Amino acid sequence: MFNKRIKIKELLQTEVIGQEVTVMGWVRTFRNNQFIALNDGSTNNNLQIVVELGLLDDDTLKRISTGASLKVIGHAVASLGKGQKIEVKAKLIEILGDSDAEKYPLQPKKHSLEFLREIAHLRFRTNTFGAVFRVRHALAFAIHQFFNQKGFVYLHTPIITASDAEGAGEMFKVTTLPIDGTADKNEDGSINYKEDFFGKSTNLTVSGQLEGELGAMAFSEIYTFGPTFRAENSNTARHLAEFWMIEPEMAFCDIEDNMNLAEEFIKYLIQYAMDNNREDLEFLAQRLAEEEKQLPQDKRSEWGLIEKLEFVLNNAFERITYTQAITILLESNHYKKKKFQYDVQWGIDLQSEHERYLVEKHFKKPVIVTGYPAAIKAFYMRMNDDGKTVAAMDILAPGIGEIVGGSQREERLEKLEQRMKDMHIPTEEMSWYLDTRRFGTVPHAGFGLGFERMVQFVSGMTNIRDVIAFARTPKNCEF
RNA sequence: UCCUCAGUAGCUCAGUUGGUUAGAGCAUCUGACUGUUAAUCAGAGGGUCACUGGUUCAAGUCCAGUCUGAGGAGCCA
Repeated sequence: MFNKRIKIKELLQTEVIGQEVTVMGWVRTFRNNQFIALNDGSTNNNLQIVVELGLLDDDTLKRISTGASLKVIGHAVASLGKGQKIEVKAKLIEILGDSDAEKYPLQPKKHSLEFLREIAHLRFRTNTFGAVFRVRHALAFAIHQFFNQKGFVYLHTPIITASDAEGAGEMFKVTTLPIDGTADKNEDGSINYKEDFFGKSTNLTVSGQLEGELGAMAFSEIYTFGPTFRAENSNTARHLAEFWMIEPEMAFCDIEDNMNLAEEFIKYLIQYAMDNNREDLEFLAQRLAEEEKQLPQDKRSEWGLIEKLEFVLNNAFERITYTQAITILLESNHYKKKKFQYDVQWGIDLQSEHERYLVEKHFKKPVIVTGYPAAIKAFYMRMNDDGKTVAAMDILAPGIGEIVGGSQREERLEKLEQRMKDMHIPTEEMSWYLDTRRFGTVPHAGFGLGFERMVQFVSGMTNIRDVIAFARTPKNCEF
């Protein structure tokens, strides 16, 4: 009867002293042939199991090694030791699964994140990854709760798409055709996709936005939350080939409403984690502080993780236009001393160094930048009255960079068609998209939030590969 | 994809100007110890020096290429 067990989190929280309990979990350490630190993943805190002399024979004692799984029946008692309030005095210990200590890669010692990445199938059993993935779960749950409370419809947009017009990046091809060069070809030498599974060229989605807009034109407000794929050869601590994205899309909504929602959303997620994952966040804060001790003074952050999150919760995001951002950069001492690697002038796409200066040096808080030049933004963004800028907005977060990208969409058919023509996007194939503007078009807006970047921001993990269970990055697809 | 740095025991690292049998801490194993907190103490085992080729009497050490990882850049979320 496995369902009679009590989870360690519950046992440590509730007053069950004196009661007989059944617990199950994995051995973290076994000290003095007497004290087992048992963890079942419900909390970072271990339960201390006390094994009295003579309870087990020598053979069984030897099998209680790091990583082994146990079933323990015993009485919950107040602990005589200092590290914990409650412990379990074992009456029966059953070894559910042995773990050869010589071969088990997780040792009771500190491991580097790089090493743990290589054994990602076991790293959930560490304190750090236990905390990270409980926080990730909480954020995912909070996302649905936030939108559900607001009456948004959760729309599942397709993973496989034939649309190649998003322009959001390189795509992974989806095909059942042979890849050894024997696939049927057209007269011009190109591959004949009429013979392919879908009868046309298909890819993994790079964004659910265009389909999301279709939903918003009926439900008023929808959101998507699903995997997204980019075949970019990006080798950085903040890019993945497979990542999860949240994309709300709202009808009857302008850029101002869009910004308000995004800010409220981010704060809601942070607050949810603060309320529900306090212990995990405190552990992660401590871990981060220890890691930063190794860094030179100027690379350390001014605040701890908890203080950073509290500050974001308690302060309005700074809102500036692109034009104002350029002015701030041009007037900065940093610019005058020629410390920027890339030159600053109106019309450029802001470089990482520029974004970091604005967020980390100038404002020292999340910044929303709006009104980017039309030339550097996507075709669907709404043209402003000046004819030069579009109603785009990016939210830049300290330490992460761009965490949200969004815009008010161009709802005026003629302007949208003109823009597509200018940017050489075929309007015939996108007819389904343009139908939303033909039949009852309304002002609407939306944004995309990279889920892993949000988890990074809340957990303080510096490498995005450490906030997704099994990272897919260039030259890496294990597990 | 570009720039920089790195790859030595299970893990984290040291290894001098190229020169005898490649070291340490932790982990593991053996023993001791019954109120320990990543326990402690004593002892033991453990190496394709990333791979391929080259220079040399001699390569962990020098050179070239390849692979992998990290940091930064670009692209973006």
